[in-house]
Amino acid sequence: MEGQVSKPTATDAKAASAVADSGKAVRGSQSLADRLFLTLRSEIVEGRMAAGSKISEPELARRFDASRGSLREALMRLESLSLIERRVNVGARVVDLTERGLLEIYDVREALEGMACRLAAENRSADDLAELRQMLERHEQQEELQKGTAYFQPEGDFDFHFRIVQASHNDLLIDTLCNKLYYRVRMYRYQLGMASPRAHRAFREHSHIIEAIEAGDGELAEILMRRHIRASRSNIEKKLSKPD
Amino acid sequence: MEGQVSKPTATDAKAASAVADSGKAVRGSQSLADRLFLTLRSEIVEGRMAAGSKISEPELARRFDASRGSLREALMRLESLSLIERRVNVGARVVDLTERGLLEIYDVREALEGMACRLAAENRSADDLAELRQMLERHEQQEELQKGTAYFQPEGDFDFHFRIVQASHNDLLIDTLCNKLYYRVRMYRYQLGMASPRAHRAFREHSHIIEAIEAGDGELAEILMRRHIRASRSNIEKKLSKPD
DNA sequence: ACCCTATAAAGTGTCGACAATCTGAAGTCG
DNA sequence: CGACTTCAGATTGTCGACACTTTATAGGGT
Repeated sequence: MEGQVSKPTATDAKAASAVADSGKAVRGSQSLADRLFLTLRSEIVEGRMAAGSKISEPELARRFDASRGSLREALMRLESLSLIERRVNVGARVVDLTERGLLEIYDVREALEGMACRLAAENRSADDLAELRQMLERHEQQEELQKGTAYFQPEGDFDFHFRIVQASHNDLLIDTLCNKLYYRVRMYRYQLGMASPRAHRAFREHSHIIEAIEAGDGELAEILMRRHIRASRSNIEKKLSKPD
Repeated sequence: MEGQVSKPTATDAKAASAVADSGKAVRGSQSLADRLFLTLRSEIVEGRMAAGSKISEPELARRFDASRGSLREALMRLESLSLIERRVNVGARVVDLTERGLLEIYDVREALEGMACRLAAENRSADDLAELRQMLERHEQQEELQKGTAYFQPEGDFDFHFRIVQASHNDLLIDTLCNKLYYRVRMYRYQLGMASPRAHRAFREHSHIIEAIEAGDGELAEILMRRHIRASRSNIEKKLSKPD
């Protein structure tokens, strides 16, 4: 689970109360700045805050009915995720989406997820294997249902990569990918609409990777994952060169 | 402007003025929170703030003669570097140094710096090659001078890895390693005193890696870098198992 | 007409104070 | 004697106001 409770907000007023409420009534365990952070993160990732647009602290503070202080705390966390950029005495902007930035992410993912795969294979636990196998079967069913339809919205692909990384049991790796990099990946997917059209092929690749992990073959698992990601990268690259 | 010179606290007056001054006189381009961040980062990395110790916001604020707000901003940046940990309504602590944490870093570095090497070899520019070669020669001289003396304090090793990463020209990779991960690496080195004793051998490995990059052989460059880092990891692992 | 200067508006950085929460010690009850 | 409750102290989270910087606009000189 990913604890993303926020639903699409219709109006700004709703957004405000949604942020305010969820702390006092439901759970008092997170701070207001936390909730602002989560809300803004969704808004940026899903493109409701346009990439490259300027961010006005006073305006946002009013909109969410919070003080500028709390808002600033949220903004700084967004900055540490590289979802916004801040310049002293000038202000914050939502990051731009560039072709180069996207390709850079793929290179980093290739390195990190390749390593995650290796570690997952070397340190695999019974629980991990069970979960991975179970997930794969779920995806297979789903794929049979809607043949060719983009491997049921990139969610399936995300699920796969997410769980592999978890299985690495390397907290630094998990944090770097799942809590940081993946949000930018999502941002690109949402806004450039990169619904991986490699549906069937991606599923087969996923399947082979999990087999390698089950076999405890870290080297093979890493190679397969790196190929998988590089194939995805090439696919994107091709798509970007010719506009539709 | 920044009128906090008025009241120098007797104790820790040096630390306070050090932070306050560097903005007014030298360069007014960074905010107070920025300077607090830089100062605290050094204190933590170099161990003047003990690993695992609790951080009191009011106390630190007094010590640096700043408001709690500015201090909190600095703390949050430290948190995003994983140099401190914060829990809501409880406070912040300097992170603990654990054997596991150190080994996890090595796995991530192996993945990322391996990729950096590959990219450096594939996208190498004349400037990069010149700088790398120049650095190597500088290190060679230095090594001749003080034979066996730990490859002139790990700084040389750091220099090497730093420049390789720069040569990758992948901004995400550069940021992840140079602006984030390396500070924790430094923290471990300072405090666990991991002055790489692989002096001579490390230099030869560095040399071979640069040759591969010069030759444009990305695959080899990556393999050599990964071996280099893994060797360092094994060395640490050995050292940790038997205390001295 | 153009460019430079000066002023006004808006925005960011910083601060001190108040409210909500946690920590720890004293006290009470079983 | 130990465990639970209560209360005080201290710490964190949040807020609104002020000081300084940047940006936009209007004015004057060449």
